[in-house]
Amino acid sequence: MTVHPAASTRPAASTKIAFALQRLTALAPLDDEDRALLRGAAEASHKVPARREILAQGAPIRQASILLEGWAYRARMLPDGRRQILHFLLPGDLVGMCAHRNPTALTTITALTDVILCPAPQARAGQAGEGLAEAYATSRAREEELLLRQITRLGRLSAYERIIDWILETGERIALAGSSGETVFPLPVTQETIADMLGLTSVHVNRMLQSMRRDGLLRIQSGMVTILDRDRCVRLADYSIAGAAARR
Amino acid sequence: MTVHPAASTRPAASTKIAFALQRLTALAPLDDEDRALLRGAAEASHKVPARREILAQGAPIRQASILLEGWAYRARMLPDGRRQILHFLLPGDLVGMCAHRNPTALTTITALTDVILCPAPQARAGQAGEGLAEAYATSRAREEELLLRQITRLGRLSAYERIIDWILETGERIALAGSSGETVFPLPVTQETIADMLGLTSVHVNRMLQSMRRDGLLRIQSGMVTILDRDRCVRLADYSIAGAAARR
DNA sequence: CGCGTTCTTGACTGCTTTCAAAGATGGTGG
DNA sequence: CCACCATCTTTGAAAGCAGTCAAGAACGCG
Repeated sequence: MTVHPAASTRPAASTKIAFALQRLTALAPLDDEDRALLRGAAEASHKVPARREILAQGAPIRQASILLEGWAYRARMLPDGRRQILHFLLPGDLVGMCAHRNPTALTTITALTDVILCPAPQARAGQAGEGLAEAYATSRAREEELLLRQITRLGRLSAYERIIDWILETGERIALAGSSGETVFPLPVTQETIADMLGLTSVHVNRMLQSMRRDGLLRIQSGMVTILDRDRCVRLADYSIAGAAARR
Repeated sequence: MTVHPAASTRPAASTKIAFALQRLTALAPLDDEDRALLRGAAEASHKVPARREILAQGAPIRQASILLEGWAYRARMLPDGRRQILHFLLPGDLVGMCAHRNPTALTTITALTDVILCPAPQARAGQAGEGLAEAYATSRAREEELLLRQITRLGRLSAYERIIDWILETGERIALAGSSGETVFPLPVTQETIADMLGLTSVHVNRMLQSMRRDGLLRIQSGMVTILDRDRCVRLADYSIAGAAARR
């Protein structure tokens, strides 16, 4: 199962970076040098099959990577088996980008679908790849924003609100990479995965999704989300976790 | 109300950095130069009274600061009044440390007690203050770890577990700055603040705290925590959110 | 000593989980 | 092309954890 079958039918390695490139370009302007660096790195890309760990908690981080294709998730396990997904990684996201020495992975990252990774080109301000360096920095800030939003979601939203808020957020993130629109997009996750992301049980996720379909808000079937009434969704959930300050 | 009355009775500005210095030293070795930079910065320290905003969401970040004394919290508000505290800031923590351009505060930071801040000395690898630079980087990593742990706490722990886990975490953080032990330490927060941190209501926090006292686990009275049975607390909650991987 | 905030308590509601089992779905091999 | 299997989704009933509302007690501050 490939998430982006359209891409996998194209032969050249260079096409594989399209989504990641668009995503990174959205974070910071990239010049030809930046793009060349990326294309070079993409030559060394490798594949990780679904369900396999990309990075194990506690393992030393050798080389930061860029996710070119597919979905992954970052999660923490409790000893009794409970699992909490911290956030999802989409094409263009960075894996194991870490500023300080002795970098050790704080959490496990696992491939959700088949995934293609490439090494993240070295880039520092003032040197080659300046645009990339800025994109990396912005990417980290976005990731922090995701974490903050996730905390607010889990701490203060109801199950219904959590799901809607998360779906909207995910749609926006996917649209940013250009692989699909934000009204209809792929969501290669089971209801149990959604539950582990949103601090719920799969049974309850199932019931909420049914309500949403009944309420004409959105529909999830065979790995595809269709947002039916975006305005109402935003009103219900975007409940402004992020938007509140921006709007006033 | 001052959190650390012992320190406030001492006259010299230099003594005020004691806790922050110990905290930063725990993160990375600091040489004389690093210490001198800090002492210099501490001369320019300023005070923020309890309840006042230190940094407003959306505001540009001009100058990163170090929290020298007192407690603060980082929070996000929903338009309907719900509030989620993301994490607390203790002496030695950094405020507004941000790597990318056009830095804008993602969240509001508010003084919980009277607080003393000083500008964070500029420091980069390879220049003066190399130790500080590393301490900053480690500090950011610790902050990320706090956020990840908070997500797991909110998503997968029961109210009872959340409180214990958070108390243990906070005790460890305070002990790191050396201002008190991790069995008995100040906790200058109301039960409502705890509720906003842990995604609960103040009523329920109250009931859980009573259970814990009855169960002989810990006691909170007049702003002081006393952990009565650390082992059992760890077993119940540390439930290894962080510790799981470390222990095996 | 008086007042506002914080803490406690009780009764009741309801969201979410739990447990269990019956459908659906999709991929695989015969 | 169909039977079969594993996984995922759906459903129901019952229990429980946490929230809500409201009011009284305690605390701390001026």
